[in-house]
Amino acid sequence: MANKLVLIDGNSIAYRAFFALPLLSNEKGIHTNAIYGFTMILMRILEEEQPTHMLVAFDAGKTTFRHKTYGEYKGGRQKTPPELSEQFSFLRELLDAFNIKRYELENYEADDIIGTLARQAAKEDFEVKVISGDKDLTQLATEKITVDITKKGITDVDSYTPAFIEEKYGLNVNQIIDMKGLMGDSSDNIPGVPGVGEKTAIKLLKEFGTIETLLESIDKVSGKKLKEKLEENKEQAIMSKDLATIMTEAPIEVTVSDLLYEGYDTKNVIAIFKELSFNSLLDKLGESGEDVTEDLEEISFEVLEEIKEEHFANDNFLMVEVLDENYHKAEIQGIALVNEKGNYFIPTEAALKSDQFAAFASDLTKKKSVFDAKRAIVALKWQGIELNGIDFDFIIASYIVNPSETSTDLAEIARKKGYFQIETDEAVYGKGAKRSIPDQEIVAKHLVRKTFAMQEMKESFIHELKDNEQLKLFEELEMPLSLVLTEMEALGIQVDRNRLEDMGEDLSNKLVKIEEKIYELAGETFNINSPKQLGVILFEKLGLPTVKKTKTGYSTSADVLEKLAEKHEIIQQILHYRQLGKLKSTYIEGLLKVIHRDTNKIHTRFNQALTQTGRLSSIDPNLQNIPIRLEEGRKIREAFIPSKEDWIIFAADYSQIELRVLAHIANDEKLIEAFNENADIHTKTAMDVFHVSKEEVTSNMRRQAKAVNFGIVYGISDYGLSQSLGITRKDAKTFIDRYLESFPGVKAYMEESVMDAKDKGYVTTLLHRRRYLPEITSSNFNLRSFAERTAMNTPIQGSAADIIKKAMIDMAAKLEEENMQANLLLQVHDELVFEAPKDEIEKLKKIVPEVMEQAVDLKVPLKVDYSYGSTWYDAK
DNA sequence: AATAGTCAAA
DNA sequence: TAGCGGTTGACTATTT
Repeated sequence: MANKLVLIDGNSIAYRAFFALPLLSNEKGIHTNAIYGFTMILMRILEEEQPTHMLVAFDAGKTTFRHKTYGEYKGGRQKTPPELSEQFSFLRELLDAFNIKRYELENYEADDIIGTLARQAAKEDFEVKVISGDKDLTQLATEKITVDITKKGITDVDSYTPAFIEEKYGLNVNQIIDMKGLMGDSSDNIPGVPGVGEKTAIKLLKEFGTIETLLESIDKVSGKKLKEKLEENKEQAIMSKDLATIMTEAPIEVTVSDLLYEGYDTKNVIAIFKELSFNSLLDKLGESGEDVTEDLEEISFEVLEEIKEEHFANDNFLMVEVLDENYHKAEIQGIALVNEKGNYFIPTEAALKSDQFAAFASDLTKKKSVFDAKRAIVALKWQGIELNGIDFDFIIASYIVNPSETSTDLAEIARKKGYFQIETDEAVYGKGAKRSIPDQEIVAKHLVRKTFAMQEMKESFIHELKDNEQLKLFEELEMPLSLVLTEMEALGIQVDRNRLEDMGEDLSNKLVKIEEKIYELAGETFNINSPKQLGVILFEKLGLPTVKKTKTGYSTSADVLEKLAEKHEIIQQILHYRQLGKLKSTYIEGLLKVIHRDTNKIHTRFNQALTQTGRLSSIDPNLQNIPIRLEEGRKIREAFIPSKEDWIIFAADYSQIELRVLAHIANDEKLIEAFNENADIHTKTAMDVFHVSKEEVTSNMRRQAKAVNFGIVYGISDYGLSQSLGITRKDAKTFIDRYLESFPGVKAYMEESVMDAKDKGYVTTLLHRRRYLPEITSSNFNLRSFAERTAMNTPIQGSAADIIKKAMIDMAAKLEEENMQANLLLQVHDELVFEAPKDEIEKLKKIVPEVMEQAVDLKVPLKVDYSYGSTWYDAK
């Protein structure tokens, strides 16, 4: 079969695709329309042309040899839109995935590369196809070379052959450059001869052949004006022709034979399609993308029954496999180690009894990269092995680069990075009831694969962190924090089991009484906890008016019931029943269930890679939502006690940290002033919004101002504010507008933040945390509005999260430095909870506020309040 | 096993 | 013109 070379003008096709398609974007907010269009064209060509050789040529740099001839060449061109520029790096990745060669050459344009290669290939008897959106390329057409120029859309092309050109213009191919020289080209800023367009150019060339012969016999040109113009612009015409002429002898370093195209690797293509969210193209590949792991390459490894120093290196990739979601006191399935010495699987028993392994694990100078550092450290800690020297956690790196990546499976993260030699844990171990531990050999293979994948991905993550200016955030904030959190989780918090049980007993008695009362009022017994049954009783049997409906029936939520409280005695009882029921099931029984048998401690886990704002979350149990607002619930905190006698619980919280952060990043004079004066911020807000003096602020004004401030912190809408204040949406909107008029700096910040998100696709916090907001350009009002509020809110909440994280690290260091016994136990978003011996109280009173307030330096002071007592309840 | 409704916290 | 209207985790009931 004859050789066939396809040459694509990369920049030109990308431009065409970009302008032909609406702005699409993937979940990271990277625009993808140009890449998408390019891919469609690419796939069509591969199918229709079946090329044996292929190349995509790109323009390199800003200037070319043509600029020497004519400084204004391509002058006045609109800057490439940033939405397009950002797509080029992905385009290159895409071509690599397709195994298609790409090439660019300093000083030359894509045209010249294509021209040179096209001529070479034609000489070697190739059939050549050129694809571009730029008609200049048509000058290359010969019997061997066909030039496809895209028409309006992206799928339609005109195929320029010598015959087609003859028919279209009545000129031969060689005259294309003469035509261009006469006409000029506004897009390349080639001047040509003023007043000469396509029609005149063709007419002249038909008569005279070339520009040169035309200029020699200008006398014969008919038309006085035209003659004058030609006379005046002789040199310009020659130069224009020169500029338009494609260089077919560019000093390229590739030869036609280098361009061999042997098809693409579906796996790689699927990977990049997934990264770009090209779901329809994935379908086209005939792959749902699910079963791409069928034929994994074997990775050789050694099973180490005996571990020796020769197996350890200075840089290691380590996987401590713990299948139990809750890694406290959980079983370890095995350990994999990958480093320059080799790939190893270490059976758990072998590792646990090995002094050598323990020495390696605890050695700070033996650096380890892991997936889920807290899991590895805590699991080993429960087995008596100290794990130190972890300086890279992929779960955190992935989260920092993009917090919307919340996958806890290494395979999923690897696949997003285009690495496929790995299976998901679910595929290997099964899920739910079907979860089982396969033979050690299978576990070993899987672990080594996962560990090997880490090694393959590390560079790429570091590169990405650097590009995002997030390396510091990763190395100096999140990685050290994970170690602080590990200590907190492993230490746990002491709980007074008897206190909880007594409270539970008390609640049970109360609940029985309320239950009886409810049944009496309802005239029958039913399950009060069933919204469905309760709905029937309230809205059908008792005929109360329905306020709100849910998907499945009547809403019985607290805000609905509160509106009905006047109408029937039963409502109060139900609300009270709910309140106590919540305490009993979630807090009494829930907490009792997770108390560690032997120590009476609770070990929560902090999820460090989940929230979109950078906050932590707490699970199993959630210790960040222990009741406080209502006294009955607050009592639960009496059960949280110090772990030693004569110790106390010490709690410190930031006062108004989010609003202080707002004052700082918005640089709002009035807000800054309020905080510098240490004013009551809600009262101050009320004064400014209602234009009254401090004395004139009523409690209602302050309440409303507080609600607005709350809204700012949590990014609620006018609807949200109207709900919390019980006013109309319109009034709420007016209220917000007045707030923004009162704080012009805040208003400007809000607007800039949204603009910024639209412009860059993401927002950032004080310490460079990112959140991508692709939906900010959505035409869907809801999605867009949410993204806009998020753009305003995330830098505030996220920066506050950054600050307390920094404070935690500083605090841990300070306690160590001061040789104190106090322990950090919990973080509750703006609050740190410690336990400490009584005789450290005075010192804590000094250093805790000091460290927390100095965590970062803002334009306003940070303020920390603290308290302590014999239980968490008493630390108020 | 998954989903819906509810409610606790910052 | 509405649209839908902060997050996270855990519980119970209910459906699949």
